Amino acid sequence: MTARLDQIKKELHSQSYKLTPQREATVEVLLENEEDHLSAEDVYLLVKEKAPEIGLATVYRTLELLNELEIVDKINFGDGVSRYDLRKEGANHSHHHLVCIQCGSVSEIEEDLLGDVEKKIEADWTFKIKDHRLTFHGICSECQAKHETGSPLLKAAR
Amino acid sequence: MTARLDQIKKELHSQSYKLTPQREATVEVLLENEEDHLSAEDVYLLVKEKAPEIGLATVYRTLELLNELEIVDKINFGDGVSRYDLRKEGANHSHHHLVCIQCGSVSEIEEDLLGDVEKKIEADWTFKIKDHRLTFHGICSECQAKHETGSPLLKAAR
DNA sequence: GTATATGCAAACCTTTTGCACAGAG
DNA sequence: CTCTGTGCAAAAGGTTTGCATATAC
Repeated sequence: MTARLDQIKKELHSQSYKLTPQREATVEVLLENEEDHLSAEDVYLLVKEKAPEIGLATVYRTLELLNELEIVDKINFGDGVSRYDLRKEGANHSHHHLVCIQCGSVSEIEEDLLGDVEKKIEADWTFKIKDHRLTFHGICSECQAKHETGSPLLKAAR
Repeated sequence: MTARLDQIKKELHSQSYKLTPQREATVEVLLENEEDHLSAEDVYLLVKEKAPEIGLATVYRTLELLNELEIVDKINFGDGVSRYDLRKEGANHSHHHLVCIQCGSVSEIEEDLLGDVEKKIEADWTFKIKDHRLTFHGICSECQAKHETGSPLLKAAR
């Protein structure tokens, strides 16, 4: 994890961005919560524990910057908040998600399932693919087991 | 198109929703702009031409209703607005999109490309898929031809 | 006639921005 | 020392909600 942190620091440096404590704390929070899908507010609250003086605006600016550098992906599960998802080391595209419409849990799929599909699209449409977003909505195995029938709730975090 | 309109009216009726002129005008607008990806505001302006007294809140409520009935899909291309996409007659899932990061154009892919992928996921994850969202971001054929280098702009409409 | 739907305006939330000050390089 | 980055508060969207009125059935 420290290796990844150093790598990100270098990336910032190499693009002439300053390495402020706020940026460092934000990246740390993202690394410590890699499995989650934090909103800006979520990140803000977590960063505040390390750097209490930080402002929400700075968090937004930092996340925006990391998104431009393709260190995080800004994703949206349709609940009105943007969420920020750290890219896997060396990955050149966003990974996929399974969103449970009963309990709101989100699982990540690392495996790239779209290789063939992308080839077909680039050929059929003369479209040069740079990235993709793939999300499946359905019932997770836990909820299937529980036979839950509660109203669909989309909390999406975690 | 009238056939589709009637079908939607029946669907509303069968669920005991009232058939108001506002709802009818909203559905008409969606049908007349099937190729586009209208925001609530877009729909509002177009519906106003048919029913000038309509309020924006009613448009939101109607789109929300149509989304629940799975007549439209609420989609989000990451530009901060929700867009509403009419489902194809009989389709049981959202179709796919190609978003150009240069000119902002959005093309639709009718073909279902995810059949095999979904089978694999349902098997590997015991996840019961109800719907999906798939969007590719890249350079459309026109922009490739134009060799455009302008700054990326994401208008997403149309 | 009655319960649902509408219009308007205010409220809400997330995200962005302006500006004076602070601090990394 | 300079220019980028930060914090704060205000502004700016987009979307939702409360309430009195209108209307589909």
